[in-house]
Amino acid sequence: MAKERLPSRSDNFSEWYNRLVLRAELADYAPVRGCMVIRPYGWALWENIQAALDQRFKATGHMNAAFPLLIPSSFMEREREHVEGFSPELAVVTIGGGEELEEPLIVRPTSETIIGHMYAKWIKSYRDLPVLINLWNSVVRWEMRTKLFLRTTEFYWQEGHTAHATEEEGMAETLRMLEVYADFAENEAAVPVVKGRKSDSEKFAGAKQSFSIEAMMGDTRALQAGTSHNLGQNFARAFNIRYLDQENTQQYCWTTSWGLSTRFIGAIIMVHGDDQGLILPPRLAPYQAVIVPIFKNEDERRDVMETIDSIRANLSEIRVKLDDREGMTPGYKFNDWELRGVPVRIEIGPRDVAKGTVVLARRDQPGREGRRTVNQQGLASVLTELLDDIQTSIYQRAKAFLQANKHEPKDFEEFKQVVEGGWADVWWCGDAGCEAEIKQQTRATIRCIPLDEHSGDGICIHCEKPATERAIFARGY
RNA sequence: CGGGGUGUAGCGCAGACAGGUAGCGCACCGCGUUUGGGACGCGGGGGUCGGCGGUUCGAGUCCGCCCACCCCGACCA
Repeated sequence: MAKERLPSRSDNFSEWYNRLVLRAELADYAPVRGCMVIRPYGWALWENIQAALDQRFKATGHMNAAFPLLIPSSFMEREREHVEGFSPELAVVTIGGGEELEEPLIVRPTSETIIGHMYAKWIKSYRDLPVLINLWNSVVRWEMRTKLFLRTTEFYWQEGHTAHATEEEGMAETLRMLEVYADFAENEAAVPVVKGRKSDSEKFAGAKQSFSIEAMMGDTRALQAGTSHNLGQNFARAFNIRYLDQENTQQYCWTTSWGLSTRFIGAIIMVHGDDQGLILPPRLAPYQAVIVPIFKNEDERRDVMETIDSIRANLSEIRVKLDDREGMTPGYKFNDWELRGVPVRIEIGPRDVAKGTVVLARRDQPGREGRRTVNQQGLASVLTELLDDIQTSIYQRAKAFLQANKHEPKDFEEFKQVVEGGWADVWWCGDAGCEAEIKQQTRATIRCIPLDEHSGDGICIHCEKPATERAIFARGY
């Protein structure tokens, strides 16, 4: 078992991340370049993410469906920007059943095209609208450089695809789902985010407008944690998704798509983790509490286990793991579960059996101040409160970190300093050429143009031309 | 695709310069003692040395070619 310490975050953030993912048994490298295996502990986390999102999707009227992995390659060519954006990273199947295929098939990099094909078939009337479908699946993109969870050749996600009668409805859906993502991120994952619109150069290939939630990782780099696209009528025209309106005239639909992937697990790791390992938000943690029994002999073992049985009977509302592994010391288990980010540790030993107590240790507060002894009586409510408190605390901590590292530089010199170790919230002229120059000079890109920024005007941080919108620039993942 | 690095037991590495039939730590198995912050003793099991070819009586080691993976850049959820 892992005994060496992790590299520290300050020493080598990237290496800390890689080692942690492997050691915490979230994932492992697969035999194919850029691919990974998501192990049971990591998948359990994903399942909780899925549940939290799925419930929100259903509450906003969506239903799940399954679409095929393979798509005729000609579909990709129907939308100009889409084909340009995705062609370089497609995996293509050319042989099936030992025969060369008449038309090559692509392994879906995303499903807009096949969705478009099917929606064109299904939608005839304004009465058919809106269509609100979500897919839980995996997609393949032949990325040049991969990293566990953040960018792998194949990744799991959900992709929502909707069709609407009017532009307003399409826009409303786009923003509604952005809001769902933000709500999920902040309230379930305790990850504070900035909601905003993507610049034209950063938007999804084929979208009219893209929106994202952006999160700040522990090294201050930005991560796009979820996206929602207003596709306008681009795909509707490319795939002929039309309906007859009340006046009996043909209209093109307005469509949207939105996605959140297993990348979000990377965000949780990099936002909350510390040098001891993961710190998982209680609402998503596979195990919210782990019980570590302590005993010296068979008599003590029996008493401790009996006490644990009676305690667990009252904890059915909480996801509790009993670590009854033999042959390892409590100290080993303490470290092991800290590495794996379980929010609360419950220690139960002979002293606790005698006094009717347990020791609780919260993961987000290392050492003595996070540890206290409480009565076995009423443990469930104490634990529930504690988990809520941890959820709030780690959110507040991440929020404070984001605020402390988001700056408003006054000029471009200061801007260059800022984006070395933080985010820059600045006036931007809106010109793609200016944006490209900034990227080239600083490696910082526009993460988003925040939605809730104050209006007004100023001068562009780089070219100093008049500017009417503010943008967040940062180095991204 | 450019730059860097690494492939030897499940993991981390030594052995390579000076060729002679593979070793250390952790993990794993057994027994015993331990157990409130990463326990210890004794005994064990496990390796086509990334692949192919060459040199040689003999290659982990020397030569050639290839492959894979990781890290840093350009592309991206």
